Amino acid sequence: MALSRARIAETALALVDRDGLEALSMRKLGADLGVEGMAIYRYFPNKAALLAGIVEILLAELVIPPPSDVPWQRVFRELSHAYRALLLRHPHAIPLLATLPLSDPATARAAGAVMAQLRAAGFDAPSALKTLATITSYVVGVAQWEVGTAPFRAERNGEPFPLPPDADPYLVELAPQLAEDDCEETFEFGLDVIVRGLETRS
Amino acid sequence: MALSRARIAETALALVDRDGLEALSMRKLGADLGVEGMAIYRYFPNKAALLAGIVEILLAELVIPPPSDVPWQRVFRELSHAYRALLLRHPHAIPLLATLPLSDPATARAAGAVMAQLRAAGFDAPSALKTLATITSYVVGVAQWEVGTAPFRAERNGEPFPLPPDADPYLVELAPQLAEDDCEETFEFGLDVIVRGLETRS
DNA sequence: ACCTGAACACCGTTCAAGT
DNA sequence: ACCTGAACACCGTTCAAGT
Repeated sequence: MALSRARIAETALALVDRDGLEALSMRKLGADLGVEGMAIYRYFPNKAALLAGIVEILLAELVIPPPSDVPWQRVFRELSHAYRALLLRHPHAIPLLATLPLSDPATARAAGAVMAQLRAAGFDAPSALKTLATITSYVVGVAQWEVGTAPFRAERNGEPFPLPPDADPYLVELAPQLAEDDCEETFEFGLDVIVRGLETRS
Repeated sequence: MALSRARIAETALALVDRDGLEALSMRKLGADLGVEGMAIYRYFPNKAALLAGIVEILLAELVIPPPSDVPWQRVFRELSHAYRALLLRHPHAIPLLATLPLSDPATARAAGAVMAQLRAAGFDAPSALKTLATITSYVVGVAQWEVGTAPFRAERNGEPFPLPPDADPYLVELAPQLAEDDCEETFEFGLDVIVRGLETRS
């Protein structure tokens, strides 16, 4: 298999999905490609460019339908769930998606498609952009917290959540709830809050 | 000045604030302390423990007043602004605050204090926890995006925002708005949405 | 044109040795 | 008790050399 930008970036994403973002080094990626790590510099000027290549692949996974006459609330919810699902499919790559500048072509493409949806739903341009920023921040924030704290929620098998000994009574009261895997419910709660808040916009 | 856990963690935070999170290495921190890097291992078992020490200092900066009879909307807004201000005072440390498990004592303390506020305002326990998760995710998500994309927004002096050539017309239309530093306004927009959404909770 | 090997300036971490 | 020096197994990146 010949080396190419696409194959390198795809192999890099597979490595990140498998071993985590910190495990991605030019040398290890070279090994996965059957080549010395330094060969990658023929295709990417540095590691930052390689990470941008990974982001491009990830955002391409996000299929955003063209505007239709479906109620905007439903479109808004579906797009939020689609983005959340993308993040949870690639938990180790979430930090790469937490700071996406609109100057990046792949980001601008996805943002433009969502803007088209919101504007078709009656949002004016400034509100649509701020709505996009709000929901994106929320979805990324939840996913990052959820994935980062997963080791503390995992595998308790009925044992209580390990709160510190001097924890607030309000938290102790919720220890059983904390032990369960109710991230999806928590996400839905916040999504409902945001949709209702947008419905009552002036 | 003798070495101590507190002095090491404070010096580490100062280094991160000055040079960024990636610049924090045991060797450079040692240099700032006037000592060889390896000496730090007498006080922290590894780098992860050192980062936890930094988090502890940061969360201690967050003063959360006891419950009062102020309307919960105002308390909610003030706590959100206080947390946002903390993040913007330490922009390079934001990734450390993006994944805070409640098993961490400093986190549990801050979370407990906020829970007390929300419960005094009439939220039941499960709702208070999910509300805390929602607002935290939003505040961290916005701050992280804002800081991470700051280089692309900075110092344009009237030049248009550098959108990619094939950008969506809906984005091109907003280029002037993108060039301005309206992050505060965007944050406020999302905060209003969330507060309104919480007001209409069932 | 494409890849390799050696080199440089870094990492986190361990551990025997110094004081 | 507290810090140092050397060592190990890693990093990203450059560049002359090979094919």
